Amino acid sequence: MTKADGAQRRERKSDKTRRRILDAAADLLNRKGFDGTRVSEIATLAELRVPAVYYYFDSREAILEEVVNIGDRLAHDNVVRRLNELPPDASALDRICAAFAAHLEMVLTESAYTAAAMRTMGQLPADMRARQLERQRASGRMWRELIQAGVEAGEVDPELDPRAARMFLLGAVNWATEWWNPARGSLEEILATAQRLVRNALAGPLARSATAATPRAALSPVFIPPP
Amino acid sequence: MTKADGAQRRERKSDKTRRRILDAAADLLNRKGFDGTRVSEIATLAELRVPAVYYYFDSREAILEEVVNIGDRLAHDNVVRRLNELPPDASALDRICAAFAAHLEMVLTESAYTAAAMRTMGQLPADMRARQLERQRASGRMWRELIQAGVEAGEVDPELDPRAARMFLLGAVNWATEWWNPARGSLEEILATAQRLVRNALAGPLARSATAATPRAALSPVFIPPP
DNA sequence: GTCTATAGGAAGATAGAC
DNA sequence: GTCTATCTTCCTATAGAC
Repeated sequence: MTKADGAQRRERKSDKTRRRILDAAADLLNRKGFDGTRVSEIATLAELRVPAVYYYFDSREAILEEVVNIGDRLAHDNVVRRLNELPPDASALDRICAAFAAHLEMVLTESAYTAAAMRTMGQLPADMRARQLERQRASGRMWRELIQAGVEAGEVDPELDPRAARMFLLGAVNWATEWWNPARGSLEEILATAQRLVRNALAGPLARSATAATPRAALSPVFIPPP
Repeated sequence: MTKADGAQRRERKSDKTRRRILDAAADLLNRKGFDGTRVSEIATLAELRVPAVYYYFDSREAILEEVVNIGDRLAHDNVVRRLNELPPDASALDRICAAFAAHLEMVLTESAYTAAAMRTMGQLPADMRARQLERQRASGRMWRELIQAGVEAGEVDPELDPRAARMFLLGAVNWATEWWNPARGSLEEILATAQRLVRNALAGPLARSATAATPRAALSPVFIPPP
């Protein structure tokens, strides 16, 4: 076992506690919003008293900012990873659909952190919001370029405003936490619907051939978590 | 001037103050969320002291519930009104697009109340949320029937799950307050993009003829407020 | 109808024992 | 590392004068 392995695999008890606090905060951010998330509730959920929380974090805002930060990064990294998994001959539209599906998946099941980051965006205090926008620069560029590639390839309806279309579709997936219920349909189903909807929305009347609207098997929406 | 006119036109001073309080609360709900909206801030925005607010409302929650209630009703009524304005030969897809555009318009400009109602949905306390769901029943049915009519008319991609598609698209328009900036594009532009996107998304590969994806002039996205 | 003053409680944060 | 006890601030809501 390498030293790096030891440091990463076996989380110290201290790291575990810290993580429980962040998990609790992410959960509460989703249910109560930014201002509704209380340190006392975080402590209760993490099975601690309030002062123990302040041993790990300087302030309430520091906890919440770290949650948002992690959530944004998880979403970005997952989208990048899924894009890299695509076969080299994937079309521009294939890449766009895979990106939205990867983002949606993170929001819905893999990460309460990502859902929290998306849902509290508009509620952050000014300074936190500014830092978040700064961090999100790379993601913003990535999404812009994905859509732009589709336009240049002639696969995206040229009558659509690219920015508005991108934001509408991101909104559609970010909002999904409000209504998605795993009991009413599997993750695979919802991801398939999302991909179909995104493909239709962006291709528009260009999607004349039957194959253009049907993703290939290689673009499976199923998420395979890393070991 | 009819007596009804007199009652509606000339709002009593008392009604005006009450309205200022609700306006302030709607604005704050959008910016701060449910838990972040303070009575003291409502009072300041309404140019009052806190006790004056409690002269008009029994509690903080009573103010916020009325805002949400009004917001939901405004959205519903506006969608119904716009549907009634459509020419009788409008297609099922025309009706769906007009409905989403009417909802988006309310969310973006005509009503801070509607935006507040949509954005705070997930943050309401259990009892308020239950009452809101009860009130939203009629709206839910209306949206379901709109999409269903499209499916039955063969104008909606049959491979889409109707419920998921409806919720994704409502999410897309509800989320628009997070990013839409009037300085970057007019209301007419954003409504046109939304209609195009909704039409594409739902029609999918069925939208093979050029006309199918181009709304007619009769379906102007411009909102004309009542006198 | 609107105000000043204030009760009563809950929240964020810290001191200091263990 | 985690706790009990406590400080300070801010919030909702009310009492009562004008």
